[in-house]
Amino acid sequence: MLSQAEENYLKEIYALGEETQKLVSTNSIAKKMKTKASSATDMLQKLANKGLVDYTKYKGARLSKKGETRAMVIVRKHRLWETFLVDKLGFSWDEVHDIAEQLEHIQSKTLTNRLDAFLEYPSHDPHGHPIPNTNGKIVASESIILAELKVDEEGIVVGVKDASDSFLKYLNKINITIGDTIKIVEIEPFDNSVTIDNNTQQITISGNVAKNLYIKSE
Amino acid sequence: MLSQAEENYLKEIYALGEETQKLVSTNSIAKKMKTKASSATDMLQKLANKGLVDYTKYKGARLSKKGETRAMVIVRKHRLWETFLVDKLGFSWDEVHDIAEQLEHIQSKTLTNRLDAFLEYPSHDPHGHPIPNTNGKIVASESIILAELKVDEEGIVVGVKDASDSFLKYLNKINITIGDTIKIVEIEPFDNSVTIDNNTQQITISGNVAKNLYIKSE
DNA sequence: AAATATTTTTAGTCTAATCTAAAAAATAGG
DNA sequence: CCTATTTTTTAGATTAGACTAAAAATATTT
Ligand SMILES: [Mn+2]
Ligand SMILES: [Mn+2]
Ligand SMILES: [Mn+2]
Ligand SMILES: [Mn+2]
Repeated sequence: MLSQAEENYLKEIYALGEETQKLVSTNSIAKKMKTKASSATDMLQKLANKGLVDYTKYKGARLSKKGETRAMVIVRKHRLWETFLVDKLGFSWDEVHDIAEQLEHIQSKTLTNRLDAFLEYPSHDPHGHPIPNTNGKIVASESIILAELKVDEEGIVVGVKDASDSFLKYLNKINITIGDTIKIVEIEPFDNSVTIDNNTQQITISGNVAKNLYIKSE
Repeated sequence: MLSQAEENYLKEIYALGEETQKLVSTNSIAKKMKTKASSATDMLQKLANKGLVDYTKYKGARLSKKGETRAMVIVRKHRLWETFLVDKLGFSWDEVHDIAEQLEHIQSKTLTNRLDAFLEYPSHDPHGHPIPNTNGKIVASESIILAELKVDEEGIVVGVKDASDSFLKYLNKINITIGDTIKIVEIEPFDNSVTIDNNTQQITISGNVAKNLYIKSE
């Protein structure tokens, strides 16, 4: 059995690996975990000893097959619980992360699968992130980021890349949410800001925001 | 914030205190927690330092007002989650304890209260144990134990005192569950075993079993 | 390619929670 | 009421996970 600390590391190493596709650095892990680099090194050595990460001193780490399997279980639980909190208990998408951060460590396969059934096998969590199935498989989604759309193109918001509190609260403020249909009105080449129209309003968002919205083009 | 270990100790000290009404011994705590007496002593000292228990060396401990408040929150969460697992996810009453043992440590007042609302403010958990309200208050129930009934008296099973796996599984086997109406057919003075009739069957249970069933007499 | 800066690892310390072994206090039985 | 037994506490060790400071490796600049 893995400790909560080990599980949290595995999950973040997974997330960082997905983002960059290459070896994950000690520093990036430390930053994500809000610990010091020396602590991250300690943990990498431990996880390497347990065969959960492939790790070369000074070079970086990636999840082993075994580690990825474990990570996917945690991601699955995290996203199922987030879905539960929003769909059944009426939380909003910017309130659920910290609670799911705890709930993801509950150990009971049966519980996870019954929760899945209770939620009617959701494919995505409240942030539009795919929920791995019992076997840890994720159904590949064909979404792109909003920043890739051209003027006059249209698409539906299907998720956020950054699910941080501040970003979600910002989206709440400017009234953009999953399911919105968005049309590109103008792209400012100077700073890559994008003016969009979501039927009820026309607003301009920064290039950074445009890079953190997943869109399904029609 | 309390650690999971501290929370578990508080909860068990509460439970032992309820049973016996007097000071709780180091040994009894150690036994409940499945640790050694020396570990229990360490924890008692720590909890005493934090003002959560009143503890006198070699004499025993009881929860302070502050400690009881904390304990009640944990008991409330434990019982709400058990109710969730049975009512919403279809677990049976003998499967939920270990999972609730983990879920009771999730920190979020909002979550607890929304769960309570989602379950429609249950007054008792699947074992018939009262669920403390937001203020940690328990509504006193006027149930008695089956062993106190006399021949020909009748009552409804409203809960179990012992909620251990083995006892619950035994009750499943002999087909007794909460809500059953039971009539005392005979009491054997030699060993206090009791023959009961629950409408569908007539069976004899040991005195020990009779002491672990809560009954509401009509 | 040397010097400087950054990243990563190691060495050593700390705290929480556990354990074993031994000492101290309380209790029970003759 | 004294001795034997049981209970409880203390002392000292261990493990996980964090930290700081210093050393070692790697990367970046002149
Ligand atoms: Mn977590
Ligand atoms: Mn999410
Ligand atoms: Mn617990
Ligand atoms: Mn219960």
